[in-house]
Amino acid sequence: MTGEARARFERIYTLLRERICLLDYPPGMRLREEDLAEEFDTSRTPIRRVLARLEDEGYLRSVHGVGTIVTDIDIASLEQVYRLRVELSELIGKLSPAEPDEDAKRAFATMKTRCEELVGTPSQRAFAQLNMDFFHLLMTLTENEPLQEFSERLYYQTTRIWLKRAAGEDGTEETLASEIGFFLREVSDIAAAVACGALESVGQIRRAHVAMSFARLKARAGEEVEAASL
Amino acid sequence: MTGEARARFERIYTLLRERICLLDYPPGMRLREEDLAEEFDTSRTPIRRVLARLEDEGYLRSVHGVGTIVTDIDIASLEQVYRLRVELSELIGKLSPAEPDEDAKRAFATMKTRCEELVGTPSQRAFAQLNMDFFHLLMTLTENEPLQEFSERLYYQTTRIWLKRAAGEDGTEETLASEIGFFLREVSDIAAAVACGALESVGQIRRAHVAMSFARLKARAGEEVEAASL
DNA sequence: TGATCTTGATTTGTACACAACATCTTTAGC
DNA sequence: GCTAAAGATGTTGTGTACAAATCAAGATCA
Repeated sequence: MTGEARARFERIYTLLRERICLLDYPPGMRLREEDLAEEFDTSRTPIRRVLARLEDEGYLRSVHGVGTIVTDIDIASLEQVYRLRVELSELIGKLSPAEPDEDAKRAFATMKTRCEELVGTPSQRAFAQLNMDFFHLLMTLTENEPLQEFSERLYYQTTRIWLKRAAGEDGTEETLASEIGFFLREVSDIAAAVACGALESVGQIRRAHVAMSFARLKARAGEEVEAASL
Repeated sequence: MTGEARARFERIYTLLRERICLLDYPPGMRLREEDLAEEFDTSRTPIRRVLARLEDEGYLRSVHGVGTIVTDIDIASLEQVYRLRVELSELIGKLSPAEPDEDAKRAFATMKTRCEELVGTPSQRAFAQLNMDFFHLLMTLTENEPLQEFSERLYYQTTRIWLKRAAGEDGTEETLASEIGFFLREVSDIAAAVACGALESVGQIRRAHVAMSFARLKARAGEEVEAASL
């Protein structure tokens, strides 16, 4: 696969992954190859190439005669993913850190501004988008490509579930506002560390926040279980 | 993909990856979809599904109108892969370590025996196979599936190149014997650590040996450059 | 002779028809 | 009325013909 075909593949792949991770395609949803083929004005063949990759990466599950279903993950396997994500987070500052230039520093400052605005007008979708943009900005701080690739996998796998629960149906507004608050602190701390070029600190701050974010998730899950057993 | 189709996919995928990593398919070699289809008694379609995954994982590169080529990797990108591999190696003992039972301990002892036998009758292929088997045995020491998956990716990507250079055309016998010696020490140390249930130590020993193995690789590469510039 | 174009062979990429499989609906039998 | 078998419908998996692209060899012309 090369040239034009590759470009189209990347385009569709990125878009579908984003839809899955922003929960436009919620867990359990059934996708139809033919519908996607029509949407992207092609045949099933290139679509299947994309779906195959999304299946290999664990976002989808194709079942013969039934359909292609968006996966969910239980809290147990999520914990494994999170543990590894915590460890990899710290490596951003240790493996081939890329000294940020003035543009990069400005980008982090902009992130902080966007985040402050979000506190005033909370929105689940805007939060999800900002969170994702911030992740990609963070990834520019390392030049280690395998680390980037694996971090991306872990990020997308955890985030979609985290979004579902952190800003899901139950404690919606309260929880969302609280999580945006935590996120603002993370962005502020990291922007400050970037501003003075302390990349190792960036990794440690990120690690701490990823770990805390999972701890809050587990705590809320525990509350729900308690509530359900009453 | 499910059931019988899945099983065949896994079979072909595993086999082709092994061929690539044991250098039966050396870097630069061109594979033909139709030949593979014939070998596995099927059509191009299921073969393409396998090749697509191998391409996504970086082992192959399909070029329209040319063929499907086994990739090589330069020492620069290999260094990035190795750095990350060093870090992940240590995590075996830290993330969901699986307390080894008696069978597992015996398996490590057997590895040591196989390794000692190999010292007497050195063979590049037997060494490669043993190295691979040992890796898979190590992976049983953690229950963290994402860690297993990523470690596997990094292992296969580095090992095939390492094999090529560590026991390649130039310093063949001498280098091979030397590397087998180092490997015996690693297996002995790790078997001892496993025997007393010190999984954290297993991770640290493994980390050290992976790092040293790459250091030797770089040193040899440096010598070659020197020799070539004379 | 040398450079450029043309043609043919080879190989991956795409489209589509059909097979295999799963699920829901209908109907036959009692 | 209920159960189970048969059929209809819908979806992914496979096979195959053809399109698009690359490369090499040979022809053509300066």
